[in-house]
Formats: sequence, C-alpha cells, structure tokens
Amino acid sequence: MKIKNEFINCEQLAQSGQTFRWYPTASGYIVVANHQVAHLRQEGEVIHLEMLYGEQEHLWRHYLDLDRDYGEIHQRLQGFHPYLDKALAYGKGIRVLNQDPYEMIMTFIISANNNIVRITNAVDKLARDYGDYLCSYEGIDYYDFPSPAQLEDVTVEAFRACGVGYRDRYLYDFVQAMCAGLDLESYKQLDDVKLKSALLRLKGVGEKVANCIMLFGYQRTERFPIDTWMKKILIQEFHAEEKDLQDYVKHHFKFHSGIAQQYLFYYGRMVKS
DNA sequence: GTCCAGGCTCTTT
DNA sequence: AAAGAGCATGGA
Repeated sequence: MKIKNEFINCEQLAQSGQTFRWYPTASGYIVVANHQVAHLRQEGEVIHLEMLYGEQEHLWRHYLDLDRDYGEIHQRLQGFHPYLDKALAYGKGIRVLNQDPYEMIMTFIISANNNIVRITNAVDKLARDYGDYLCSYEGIDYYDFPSPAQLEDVTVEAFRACGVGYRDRYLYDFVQAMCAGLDLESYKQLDDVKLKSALLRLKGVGEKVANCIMLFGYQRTERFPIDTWMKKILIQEFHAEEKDLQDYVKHHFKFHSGIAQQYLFYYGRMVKS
C-alpha cells in the first residue's frame, strides 16, 4: 500500500526510541508488529509499504496512527516555545506509533536505565530465540515477538542470556503473571489514574515506563514520560525546576502533551544539546 | 578508570 | 515523604 503523508518519516521513526523492531535494509526498514512484517520505503512524502507477512492492512494503518491529523497537531503546538518550534520542524515525521500493550511492557521493562542499542539487541535476541519465524528479506530472517506462552518456561537465567541484565526477574514475573491470566485488554477501559496504578504494580515498571506504556500502548496521548534526556531538556531549555518536573509539564503542556514530548525527545537526543 | 543509557527497587533517614 | 545505594552491561 502507498501512504502519502508529509508527517511520517521512516528514518525518524526508526530512531524515535518508541519501538525496537525497525530493522534497516538497503532501501528502507523492515518493521515487525502485530504478528506481521512489512517493508517500508520512503520516497519523499510517500511511503511504500510492502506487506511481507500478514495481509491485514488496517493493522498497519492503526500501528502508524494514520487516522490522526498531525497537521493540526503541529499547528496547535506551534508558537508555544521556541525550542518546541525547532523540535517540530526538525522531527516533522515523528508521530506516536500504536503498539501492543504486552510487547510494550516487555520491551520497556528492558529499557529502564539502558540505552537504545542495547535494548534493540536484547529484544531481537528474545524474538530470535523464542518467537515464531515469519519471513526472510535480503537474506535476513525475521521473527515475531514471543507470546507469553512461548516464554512461560524461560528461566530467569535464560532471560539474562538475552542481554537484559538485572531486569531478567522482572520479565520472568510479568510473563508468569500473563500466563496466569493477567488481562491487559481489560486495562483499556480504565481511566488514566487506575491504569497507571495497575501498571505500577508490575515489578520493573515505574513512573516513566508506565507513562511510556500508556502513551504507546494505550493511546493516552497526554502522558509525558520523563527520562534522563527529557530531564535535561526541561531543565536546560525550558528552565524547569529540577525538583518537580512533572508539575512543570502538567502546567505548561496541555494539548496532546505526550505527542509534544515525542518531538522534544527526538530533537533533544539527535542534537545532543 | 568514570560516566551514562527512554529508571527501578529496596533500604535508610 | 524523601533521599541514597545498588543494579547488568557495553560504549564513549
């Protein structure tokens, strides 16, 4: 399928830190999501999406958040702050990808106090070791993210062997909870406060990771995750007080603050201010 | 060697 | 409630 939209950029999304399942190819990216595989190739404002495994186009439309009007979002976010304006211009093709809550929790437990390269490698090893083979492209095999059932017998030590470090037992506990019937679907009906507290009950999920899960996995676009990068940006560029950054965000970012956060994070990390 | 990465848990004040 | 130590691991 062909996507014409000036507010999507593959390279930027691959570097966005939202997902760890975009694999560079000779001409674009392989993306694995929702048990499907697609190849995305950018030509100016047009993206050619070739479905390699799975045939459900609507899942890609939802994953890429195509039904949201990012032109309007840009308009409404512009003029608030010079740094945000620069971030919007620089990361024009950034958007919020709608991801699977289970996979979000797994990968963002791994993300804590970690860097994107290491997270990506660990997630890839998990998929290769325990996920279903889906397809091959340019001589490289691609695997689905492993289900709770596929991970049920994986030991803490085996998780460690995937390079997840001390987060091994958090993954183990979460998988066991999933196999015991934890229902992430039902979380969709919870309001933000209840969803947050439900997520915080999981070991390895704290304030920041919970916000990421809510934003990327449950479409709560007003959640504003604050990691070490955002902390730097808020203090240096917005002159927020180190003490209560969440308070600053609450009072200064209203409209789709989570989406605004994505532009700020991408810009801040790329220019390494 | 030290610091840092999309921080969190557990313990101590 | 708030602050501090410890945590796997690899790259800068």
